[in-house]
Amino acid sequence: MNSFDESDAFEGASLSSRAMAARPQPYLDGLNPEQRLAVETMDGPVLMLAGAGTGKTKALTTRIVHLLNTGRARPNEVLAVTFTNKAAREMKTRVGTLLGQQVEGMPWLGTFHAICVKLLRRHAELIGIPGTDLTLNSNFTILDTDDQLRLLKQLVQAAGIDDKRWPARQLAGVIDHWKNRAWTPDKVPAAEAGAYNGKAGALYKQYQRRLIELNAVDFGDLLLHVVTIFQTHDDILQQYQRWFKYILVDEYQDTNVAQYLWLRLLAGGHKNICCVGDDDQSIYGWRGAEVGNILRFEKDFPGAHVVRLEQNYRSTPHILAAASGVIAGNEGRLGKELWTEAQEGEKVRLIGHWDGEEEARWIGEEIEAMQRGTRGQRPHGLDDMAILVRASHQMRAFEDRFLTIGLPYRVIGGPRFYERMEIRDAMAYFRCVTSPSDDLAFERIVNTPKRGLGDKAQQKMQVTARQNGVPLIEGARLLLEDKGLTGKGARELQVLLDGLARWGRMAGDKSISHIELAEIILDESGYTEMWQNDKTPEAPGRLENLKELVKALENFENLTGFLEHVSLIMDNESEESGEKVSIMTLHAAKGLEFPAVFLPGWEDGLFPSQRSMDESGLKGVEEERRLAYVGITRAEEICTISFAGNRRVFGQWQSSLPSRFIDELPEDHVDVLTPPGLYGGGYGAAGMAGSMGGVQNSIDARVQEANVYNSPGWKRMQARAGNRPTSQPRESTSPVIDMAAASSHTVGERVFHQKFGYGEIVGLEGDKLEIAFDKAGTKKVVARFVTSPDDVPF
DNA sequence: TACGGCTGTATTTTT
DNA sequence: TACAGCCGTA
Repeated sequence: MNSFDESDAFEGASLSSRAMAARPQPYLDGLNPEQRLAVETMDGPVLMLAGAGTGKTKALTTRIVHLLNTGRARPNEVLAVTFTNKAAREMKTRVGTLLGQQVEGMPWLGTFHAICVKLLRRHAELIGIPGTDLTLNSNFTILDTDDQLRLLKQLVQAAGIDDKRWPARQLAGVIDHWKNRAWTPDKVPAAEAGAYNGKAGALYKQYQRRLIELNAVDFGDLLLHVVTIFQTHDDILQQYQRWFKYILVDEYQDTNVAQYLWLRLLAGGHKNICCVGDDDQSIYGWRGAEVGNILRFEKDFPGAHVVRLEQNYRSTPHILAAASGVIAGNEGRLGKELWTEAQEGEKVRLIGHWDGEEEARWIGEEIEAMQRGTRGQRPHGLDDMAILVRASHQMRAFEDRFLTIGLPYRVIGGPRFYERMEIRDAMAYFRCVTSPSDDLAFERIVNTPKRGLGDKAQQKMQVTARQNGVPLIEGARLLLEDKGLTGKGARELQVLLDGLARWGRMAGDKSISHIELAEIILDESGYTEMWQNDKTPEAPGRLENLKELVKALENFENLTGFLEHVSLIMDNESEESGEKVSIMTLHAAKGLEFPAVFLPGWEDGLFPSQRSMDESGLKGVEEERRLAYVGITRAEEICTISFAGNRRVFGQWQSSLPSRFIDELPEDHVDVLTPPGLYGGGYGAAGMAGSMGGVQNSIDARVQEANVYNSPGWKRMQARAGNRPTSQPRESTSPVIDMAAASSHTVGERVFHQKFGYGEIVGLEGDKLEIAFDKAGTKKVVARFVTSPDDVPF
């Protein structure tokens, strides 16, 4: 498997280049000049800066078609990567449509992860543990987050660490982070290895070793391992460099370091790489995405052609102007100005409410009015409307309200089908059958349903397995043989092991379809029965999901194929019927569009989120601002922004100020609405100031600022627009943004310490600081070991 | 082993 | 407030 044989290594060359060369190019006709340029500039590096709604997918798919049609590459020589399966699917379909034929051979169009699995299966044995002969095997399993966490927990406990104080979750986060940066255990900088109780570095190493012993990889490994192979085996890298004649990357602003390295390595030869993205829509910094990748593109690839797609086909001019106004507050942008030929339409609507409930009530009424078309607009169906929130807990107010008024809604996001407990359990059974050495799967199901095999019994199996150097299932069998387990548990375990063995034989029996087999497994194991006997309200739904799971098997040849697919695809394709308003987070809304969009909860602390600002300072605010930009640009015709003066947070009433982003909305494109029930004038009018006391006056002042556009804050903003971010520090915002100016620290300042994490300064003593750390308690540390949260290198 | 009450904590999420 | 994860008890 180590040697590289082109004849069988690459599947699917279904279109010969010669046959394609003379074809006409009608697909170019529908493109605007910029899109056309992006399609026709085929050689060398190209950066396609595609603003929201500018037809980026069209340009990208047409480019692929053009490459094929002009004979530059065969379908299997084009590497096209996306982040989500949805995007990959869409590209595949659209390429097929444009080409007017089914493209059998685009085996290298897929997500980063899917493509890496393919690559890694070919070269798995090159990944090993130094100093041992342990290596990965090409039939490795891909662990889901649950398995990963279970494994880490074992390691943490084995290391004698108190996993209450130091949750395995946190360690998982650290490791994930390192993998995103393409750091193998030996590459983790010493300064970072001390995270998590000082043991993260050592635990990471153990974890990687354990994974290989289990012949398993986690999601991060898929990229990390392939990058490692490319870095250490130049011959292999070169072969792929030659094979992939053209590389295309979607959502480039979302790439992390590992993905970036992966791309650079693969494009290193011919540099025919086309990256598509929008720096203004980079909203995944918190999970490792580096906006810097797209900002640096021209440096990374000297001589790159940069094409800007700026003609927007989605929104009205007012909406675009509002979005531009907000995003102008960010520094270091590549710069784009969206324009449109669309009718002027309505201004962005801004409205403030007394509290979150009123906001939900008002939006509910608005939606009903829009449905009827009584608001002067054309009537809109519920499918045309969406509510986009910053954090999922905000959804509750809307769900409550919509339930009481009987307005149909759907929540997008949330737990995915394949992440549900019953689905994971069922799949763990399948895994045990198809690969009897899958310890983690066995651990998951050994006592599900309850078989009287608790911690104690499981411990014994683990020990037996370790002592004999065999997988857990085998260990369990040995334990029974040696009579190390007795009574009910022993009998039940025997039944389970016999079952697994029997099902394993059936899997090899051609007369039984894998669908029947799946049903047999779920029945005979008692798993279905477990839910049938369960009287909680969720049980029927879970049984329903299990049925759906079995149905999904129809699309696959066998269980193994299905499991491989599922480990990479976590889609939620439940197509509910009927017109419904969509409720989702801003993150989930990226890439979508709706005629009418509601953006509630624009309050400082909620949006921009306090946590984001605390942890990432100015960078955090900028990412939040991009989120605002994404939100506004989802709207085609009507965009309604709102905020509430009071909100229940964790059961307590809190009052807050309108979001700083509201200050940044350009006056000319905003229409400030008066909430019903608050007669006596709009914002800033005496009536309202009178009706709201105390804290409300300050809200009022801010509202007036947003409304009248002549306040000092507003003028300051105008002066700085396009220059510096407008956000002025507020008392409520604790991070000290500029460390240069803060050579001496102050009490109350948020800081970051390499070892102890984030904390707040509670005392000063010469060059020492007393800091109350979020996680590590109060400690005295030397001042030079702490940095401002936004200086933290990750 | 299994359940109920207690405590601590509380973005954003794909693969 | 709400929920998950832990501990103590039956």
